[in-house]
Amino acid sequence: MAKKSDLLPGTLDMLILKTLTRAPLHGYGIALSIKRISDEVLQVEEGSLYPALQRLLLQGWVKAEWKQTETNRRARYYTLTETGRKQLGLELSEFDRMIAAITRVLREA
Amino acid sequence: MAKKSDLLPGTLDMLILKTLTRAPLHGYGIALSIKRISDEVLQVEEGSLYPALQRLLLQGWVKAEWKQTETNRRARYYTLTETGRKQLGLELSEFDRMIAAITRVLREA
DNA sequence: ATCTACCCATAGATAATCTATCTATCTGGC
DNA sequence: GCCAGATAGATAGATTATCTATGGGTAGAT
Repeated sequence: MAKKSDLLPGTLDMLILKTLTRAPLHGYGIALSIKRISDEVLQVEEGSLYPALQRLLLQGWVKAEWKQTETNRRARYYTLTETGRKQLGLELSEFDRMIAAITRVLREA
Repeated sequence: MAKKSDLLPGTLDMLILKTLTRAPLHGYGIALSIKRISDEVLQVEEGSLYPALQRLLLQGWVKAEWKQTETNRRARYYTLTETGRKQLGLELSEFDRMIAAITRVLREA
């Protein structure tokens, strides 16, 4: 059974970093944002999201801060760091390179 | 360490199936073809290639036949089956869908 | 003879994602 | 008052895919 994943593997960290360029967000908000902007195509499961955020924290690409949300809940807000921004740039250009290469193979009749 | 893979995970099977739409090829030839057409960007390691070919055989998406190469070696030639062709169609449209969705997220300033 | 390119394949490590599960609070409908 | 559903966080375990490393072997050129 062709098991379709909700994401293209290897792209989640990039998507999260990109999402955080607009504004700091908590995890749940990041998932909602990606889902909404992708027209519901990209579904970030919690079991993918939170481990990914831990990775990004460990790498120092984001930092986290506990705050109150507008709806008065406690939540952990993630902010892109300067090295995170650099990393995003690297990942974006590598992604472009890959997609261009894959497209060449797929177009070659 | 941002460990860059030689492939975008989740795309190898599709690349192999696509490569076989042109003509039956042996494993080594598939790897060379993908590498060449992608301008050396996509490097299919043997440890990725042969397990992938086993998967495709198991699924019935390709079939294999031992033959002699033009250079007089024995090699296993893989041919795309009819269900393999259908599968490729599915994977291509799913890939397009994913890329379009990711692009929306990455473009959203 | 030995080196390089050609060819197949598996084992084990690594990484990323998913499913499933758990905790907890807030809001709205009944 | 109570319950469902949305909001919010996190981890364990299974699954899958890739890479690294290794093994086997042949053909042709030097």
